[in-house]
Amino acid sequence: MADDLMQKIISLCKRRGFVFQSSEIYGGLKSAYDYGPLGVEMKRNLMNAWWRDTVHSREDVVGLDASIIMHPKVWQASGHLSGFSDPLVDCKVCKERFRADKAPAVEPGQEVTIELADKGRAKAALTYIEEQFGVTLKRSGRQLNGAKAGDRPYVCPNCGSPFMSDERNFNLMFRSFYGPVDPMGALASAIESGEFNGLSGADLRQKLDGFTKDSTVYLRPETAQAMFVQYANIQQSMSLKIPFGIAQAGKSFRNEITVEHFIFRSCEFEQMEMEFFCEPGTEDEWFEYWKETRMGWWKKFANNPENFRVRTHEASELAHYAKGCYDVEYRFPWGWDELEGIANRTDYDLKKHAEHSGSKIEYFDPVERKRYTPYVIEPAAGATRGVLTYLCDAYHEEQVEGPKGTDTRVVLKLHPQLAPVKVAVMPLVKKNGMPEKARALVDALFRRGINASYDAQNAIGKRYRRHDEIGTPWCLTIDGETLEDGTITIRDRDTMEQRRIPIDDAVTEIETLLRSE
RNA sequence: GCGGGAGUAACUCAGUGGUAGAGUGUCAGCUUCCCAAGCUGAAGGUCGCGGGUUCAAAUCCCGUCUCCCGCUCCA
Repeated sequence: MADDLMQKIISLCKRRGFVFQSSEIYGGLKSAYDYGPLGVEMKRNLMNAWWRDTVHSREDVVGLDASIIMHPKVWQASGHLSGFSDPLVDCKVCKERFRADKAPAVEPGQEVTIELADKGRAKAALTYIEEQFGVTLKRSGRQLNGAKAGDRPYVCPNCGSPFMSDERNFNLMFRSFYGPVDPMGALASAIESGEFNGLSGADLRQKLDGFTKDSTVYLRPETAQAMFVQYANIQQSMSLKIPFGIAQAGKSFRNEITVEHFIFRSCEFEQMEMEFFCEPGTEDEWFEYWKETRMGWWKKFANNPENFRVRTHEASELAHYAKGCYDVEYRFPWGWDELEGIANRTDYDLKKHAEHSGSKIEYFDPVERKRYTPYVIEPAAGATRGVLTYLCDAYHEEQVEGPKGTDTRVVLKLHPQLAPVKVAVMPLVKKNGMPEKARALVDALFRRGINASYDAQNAIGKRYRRHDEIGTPWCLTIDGETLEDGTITIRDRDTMEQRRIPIDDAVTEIETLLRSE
């Protein structure tokens, strides 16, 4: 059933215009998705709600919309260039891929034992090693003895084998070249003129880097850094007093080793981040405050708040910049997984940028007459993950009795603030001036900024079901009585109940409902 | 990256070497006064992509891309 749920959501997303695979007619691009007409509405609704609640409804947070491409030194200072670039190695015996710096250490030449999962694999490995490396080992059960460690000071963490591929650097940041001159031109000339003759290994690598390093730029792997880099400009231009926050929402890019779960982990994704600057010594209370605030925010739109929880990070899982971290997790169909991280980043980032840029990044408290580097609490949420979360939370099936027997009704119980279409207006039948009245009502709703939809296709029952499936909270129907007494019906998505209201009150009624939810 | 599964109409899927199908959906018209309605008609398919075998390939073989599940990895 749980596996089923993702299939159903993915299918509904495509069928109804929420999410399509990117470049589908060309075979699709891995991990890239497009938000269709309903998906873009839902994602914007979510991000607008975040902006409204994080920036517009408080005095102590301001916004920023920074460039996605920043000075490359930003990523050097933040630690992303080194920290996001790990030497990975593949074991040729058991196919394990691992980080060289985390593998078990051995002395060169030391005798090692290789242990496979079972006897069959051990036999196959024995033959493979003999054929590929010309080394004959002794097998005993699922163990192979007699292998010696090579030049590298580690073995495979899975099977203990010293037979592995070269170390390969995996840079998790997207790299590009700034400027219209393609560095490949100069590189090609250099190769033709023999500049690379005789070079190999690290020397070759360094020489190659020399041709691209002046124009190399990166797509940001997180939106956070711009808020540290622009901290001083923002604090001064807005005369902000600590504590205060800077918020930003937008795209980030990471070459994830593994992408998975539809839009959950993709290389291009959207974040909603806020950096809250506070006085050292007060960070713990703000850490708790933002944990509570953010958790409450997620639950506000949820049908099943019990599927949201906070998990405290163990010291061993903390990122290099963090002193503490809470994850807001949601129970996805595949299990609990991260939706937002609330981190205590200390003064790490500001100090690093001060150090690398040479500019002073501090705060002067005019009352206390003291100067310090602020501490930072960072609630960093996944906007695209939020979309998936609320799709999962809202998806609901129920059995209903109809004229042709039992039928399954699919309802997206989206919070009205998140629903792509707020209200559908429909003539019960296409005659007696009903379509005209319905269209006039849609116009009246449009004029108040409410995303309404006119629908006269098929029978009334199908229209209701269609709007249930895309999460439209209310349907307004013009019928015979409307022509006599000026009332229409308003139908509730979740209960399917209907009541009559005057058509002249319809717009105000919807506005009231949208505000009260 | 490894292992497993899958890719045929917008969706769900049938089709094991011989003329590409069903249900749902979509569109048009008629009908219909409230919950998958009825009737009539219509549109829609490079069978993921590329190559091979064959008189003949959705079907067999090879490669490749994409998605899903598990592991691994990752903030």
